[in-house]
Amino acid sequence: MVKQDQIKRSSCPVSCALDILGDKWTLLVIRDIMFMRKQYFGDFLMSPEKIASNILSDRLRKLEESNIVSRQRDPGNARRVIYTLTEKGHDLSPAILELLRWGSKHDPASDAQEFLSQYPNTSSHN
Amino acid sequence: MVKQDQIKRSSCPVSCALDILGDKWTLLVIRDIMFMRKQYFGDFLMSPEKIASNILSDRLRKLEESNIVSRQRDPGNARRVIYTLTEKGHDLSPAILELLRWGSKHDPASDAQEFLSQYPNTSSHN
DNA sequence: TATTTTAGTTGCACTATGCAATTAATCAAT
DNA sequence: ATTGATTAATTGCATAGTGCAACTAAAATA
Repeated sequence: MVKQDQIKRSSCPVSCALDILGDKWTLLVIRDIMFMRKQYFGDFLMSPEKIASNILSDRLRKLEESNIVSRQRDPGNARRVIYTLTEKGHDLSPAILELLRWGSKHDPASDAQEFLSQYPNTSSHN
Repeated sequence: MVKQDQIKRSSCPVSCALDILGDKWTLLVIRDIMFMRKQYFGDFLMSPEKIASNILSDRLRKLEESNIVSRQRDPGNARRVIYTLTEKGHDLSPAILELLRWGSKHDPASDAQEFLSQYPNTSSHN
């Protein structure tokens, strides 16, 4: 298990947000649930960034602890765990959309068109 | 020197943004320049989160390489280096403000009032 | 010339990440 | 009931990143 750092560096809300979200993977997991409609462990593993399963397991656990993601067994298949966003998690959509806008605008190697075309549906998330 | 990871994990604009911004310190440095009007190495060291000088040095170098921050010698004092935001850097203000809003709303230990009261002036940054 | 300021760098211990292999529980087919 | 596949992880280990304290080098100041 990856050690938890649950210390708050300061009272700044930006710093508090980054204490939870500030790494290369956490917001991608949230993106997958939010825009790609992914909800199973195996779905996240298949994303193009290729997260390692131990890192994914750690991030899902931390996100659950932070009340951003909620976890429940699939009623129809007890092997599966369904990960969904809480209201706190859904409320990250403006921030993620701003990162998407910024990345599209300033990173010539990013391909928003290609990526957005994979989005199943975003209408109920804004 | 901290090794560079200049590999792009995918063409997703969110992933591209996080390749540059996805850690606990980078966006705080940008916050300091953007809202706290900090521009000297020593100023960043004094922020309440207490960044280590080697990490700060590394992040400023990467931000310069990414064309988010620009670096120039102070004409009136050759010991000082002035760090400022490029247009690409300034364009992160909506994303940072969204993180601020989210942190304020959902993290009871964050204190936006206290923090915002330290902001010298934000009017020319939006 | 000596001291202080400023922006770093260095060395080292600690922590996080990436990868491959493995595990445990459940399901589906025989 | 037994076997094999699926799913969600965990484990071990090598590599990479971070945090801390001490140190350095250039420029300004007394």
